[in-house]
Amino acid sequence: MAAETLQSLRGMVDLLPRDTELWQLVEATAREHFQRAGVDEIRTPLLEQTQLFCRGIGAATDVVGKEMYTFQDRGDRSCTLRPEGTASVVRAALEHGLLTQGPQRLWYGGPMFRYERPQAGRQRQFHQIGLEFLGLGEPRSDVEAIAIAWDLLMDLGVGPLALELNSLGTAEDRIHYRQTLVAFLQAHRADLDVDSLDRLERNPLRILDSKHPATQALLATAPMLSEALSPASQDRFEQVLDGLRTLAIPFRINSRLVRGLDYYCHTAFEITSDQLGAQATVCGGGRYDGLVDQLGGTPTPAIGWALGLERLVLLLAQPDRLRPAPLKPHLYVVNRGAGAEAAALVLARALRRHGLRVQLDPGGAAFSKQFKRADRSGAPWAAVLGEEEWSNGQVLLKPLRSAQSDQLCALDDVEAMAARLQA
RNA sequence: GCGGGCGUCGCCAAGUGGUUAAGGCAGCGGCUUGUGGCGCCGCCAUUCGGGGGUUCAAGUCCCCUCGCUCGCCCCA
Repeated sequence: MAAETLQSLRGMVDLLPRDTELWQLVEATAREHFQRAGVDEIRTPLLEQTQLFCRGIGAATDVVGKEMYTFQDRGDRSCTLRPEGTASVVRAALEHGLLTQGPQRLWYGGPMFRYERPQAGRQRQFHQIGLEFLGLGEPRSDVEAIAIAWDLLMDLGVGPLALELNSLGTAEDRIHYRQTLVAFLQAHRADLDVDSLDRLERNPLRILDSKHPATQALLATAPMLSEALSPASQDRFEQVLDGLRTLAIPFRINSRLVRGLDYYCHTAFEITSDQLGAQATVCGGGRYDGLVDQLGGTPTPAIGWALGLERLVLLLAQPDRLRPAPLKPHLYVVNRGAGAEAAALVLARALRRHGLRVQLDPGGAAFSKQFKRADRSGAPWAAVLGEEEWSNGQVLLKPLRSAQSDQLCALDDVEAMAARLQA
């Protein structure tokens, strides 16, 4: 009687061998771009004190308010599976005094957890690769951060993509703007949708990127954030835009763009694709000069972004795109007979040590069966090691996809065999 | 969390209340136990995501549940 089969948890997805190829491509490309740009990797725990995210992301945000996987551990500590990477990176940098050693250019990658309703491009466990520049406050570091993301995405060939950006100004700018905006919206309460009414109390700036038509119409007449920015903030934003123009990175200003997390200031940006349906954001980020301070460090400017890997892979997997060819073995080892099978095991290991991809037939089966498998493996060569070869201390190399003739090699001359197979 | 759609073999997929659940791909075995690719033959869902119910009869109708999906929401 077979036991009942189990399923993975809702929103938790298995990546099978046919998927991991694309993931590895994305990861390798990202790693390469970070290395070129002098950005070092940091790895932090998946589990953190709940406090970190409440303080870092903002208690009023949806992420903290209703999307966290939080539980008490056996020591009765409140723990949370990280819903994003920035807070952890900043925590780690502070904990280990990294910021006393000058600016840090860091990247991270890995799973994040948010308890949301799953949808295409949105899962409960999802993966991000992110970049954080800590201690870099110049507008040109905004430009550089954005350029790294843009170039990485272009290199992957997931276009066409759109870069949108906005400036949220300084905390002071936003306090002033928030007052005028709330005053305006209060006067038009009747025209607001329910969600926006709710946000009016908790997080009024987020109303700006509401998709509700009536709310959008109302916002067209609302005071603009860009007009509320101080001259210094406006100038700073201009410098960022100039930098992007210098690098010929196309962008669009979106004055409604307000990032979801509390810690953003000045530059906020998003890179979106029109191929992804509702979850269109592939990369999002911005400046967060207040966060280090908020997490107990000395005030330190910072900017960062995160890429959603599932969404990226979704774009790469579009049917019209080329998939990377699956990696095939160089050699398939056909083997039969007790002595030969033992020798085949030794041979496979020796050739692997020379860097060859070698697939060893499980053995025992008829030669015809083994050749069938050799053919299907896609290997260009088969090595035949049966009783006869074994007793002569030889192995037969047989080309499977070319007209070359078979060649007998000495079993102990791995060097020569490897050279022949790599030719 | 709210609303709509969907759920038949590892993958694609027929089937719209009535005897035994098509077919294709993949897989496995054989023709061919020292030689593959092609071909031919055979095997591969007592069961239609799961559980109840209606009916003489249900993959087909109803309810619940799980999952996926689209939109809202959120965001990477």
